[in-house]
Amino acid sequence: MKYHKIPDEAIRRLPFYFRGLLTLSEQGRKNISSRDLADLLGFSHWQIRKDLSYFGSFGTPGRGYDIEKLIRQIRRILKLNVVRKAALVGVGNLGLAVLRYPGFRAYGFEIAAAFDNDPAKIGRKIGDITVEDVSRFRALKQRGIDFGIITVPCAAAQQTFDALAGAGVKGILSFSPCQKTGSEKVKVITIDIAMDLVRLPYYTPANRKRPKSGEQY
Amino acid sequence: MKYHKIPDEAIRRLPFYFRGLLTLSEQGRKNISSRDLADLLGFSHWQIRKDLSYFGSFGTPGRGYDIEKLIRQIRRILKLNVVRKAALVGVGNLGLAVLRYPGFRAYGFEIAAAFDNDPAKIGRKIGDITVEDVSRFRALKQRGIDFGIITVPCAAAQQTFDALAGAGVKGILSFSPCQKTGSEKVKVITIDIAMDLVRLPYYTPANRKRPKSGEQY
DNA sequence: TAATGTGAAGCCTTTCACAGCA
DNA sequence: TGCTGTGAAAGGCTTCACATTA
Repeated sequence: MKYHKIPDEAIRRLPFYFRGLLTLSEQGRKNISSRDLADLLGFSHWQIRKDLSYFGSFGTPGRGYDIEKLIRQIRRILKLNVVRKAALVGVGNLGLAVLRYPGFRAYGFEIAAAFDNDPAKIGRKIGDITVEDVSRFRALKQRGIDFGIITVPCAAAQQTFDALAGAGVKGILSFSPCQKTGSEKVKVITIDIAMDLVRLPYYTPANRKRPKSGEQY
Repeated sequence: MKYHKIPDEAIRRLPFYFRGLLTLSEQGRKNISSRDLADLLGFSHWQIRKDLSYFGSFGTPGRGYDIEKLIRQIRRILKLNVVRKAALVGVGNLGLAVLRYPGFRAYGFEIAAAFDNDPAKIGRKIGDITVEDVSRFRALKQRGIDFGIITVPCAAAQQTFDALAGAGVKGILSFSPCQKTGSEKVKVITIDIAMDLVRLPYYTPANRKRPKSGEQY
């Protein structure tokens, strides 16, 4: 393995491999070839091998990959070998949905705290965790929380971002498209549901019916 | 403008330009240069010009872009000049969050129907729309609904996908990571919240403490 | 034989530099 | 002069082909 700049795209795919391998492991399967894994997940086999090769040689020629071993390796690569804690800010519909989303734990992630600024919500229990006032942000570091999830309305997004960054989190997953300025030190991944939906029509074929003249398109 | 294959990445950026322009328009601004728009949105000015150039020449040298005109052009390119209707399937936490998410409408999108298979949910009103039984899928076409949004649990994802595709939708936004096999005719965009969160730790700097020799990484 | 790991080719996207227009 | 539109260069990612290894 020579030096390579590792493509972000490869990092984006690793969690998919990881999840597939976890499922196989649960089914009691011991090993798998890159081709079989690729077919299972909808990737190409050389893509999987190339992605893994950026980090080392984990397989056995002629036999494929040992599933448990590969799981451990990917967990290490993604730095998920320690339980990672995140704080969620904004316990609205979206926040609730994220809090109740299963499957963070399987990847070694724990949403360990939830914050809101609405007195009506503070103190409410959701599963294991109790909604806290945003003023308690400062203690995040001491509580071992390194990641933030922003699910507040647009207007509060920048403010929340600044507060989280100020509290020293290392990464933020934001569902708010409104925050603009970031910090160099904090990795931010943004998801905007509306933006994703909005580019669907572009990919749809033109109407099959004869387009009337005058019809926009 | 010569022939170019249009990068998917350009399509992914257009909604961002679009939203920025809408905001500027609301503020009463009439025109803007690619550089100013770029600074505002965090892109590079040549990126914006290049992306637009795939579709035509919309600006005026020396003066920049007429905001209203550019909004109309992008709306046309993204095929948003007609109100696009979508049906949401799965009225759980996430489904509710999406239904209540504001800002689809600004982009010319309308979530026009919601479906669930839970009798307890069917008939419930959320905003303007009433939750329907999934057996009513067949009528989607007649109701002018061309897009689907999947917010069902993993186990039901493939089934829901097949049903939507069978009902003739042209595109699907899926929040379920579990569906595997797609259809050639339907464009699918998938979002997996957990996967996005899970790759954050990778980007965090290594612990500040000196790495002991022998420590991986 | 069966499957990995990887250099190199090919393709796609971004960035650059500048001709040309208002 | 200021800014657009775009060919060309540079860069990054994917795909391929195959040497290599168990």
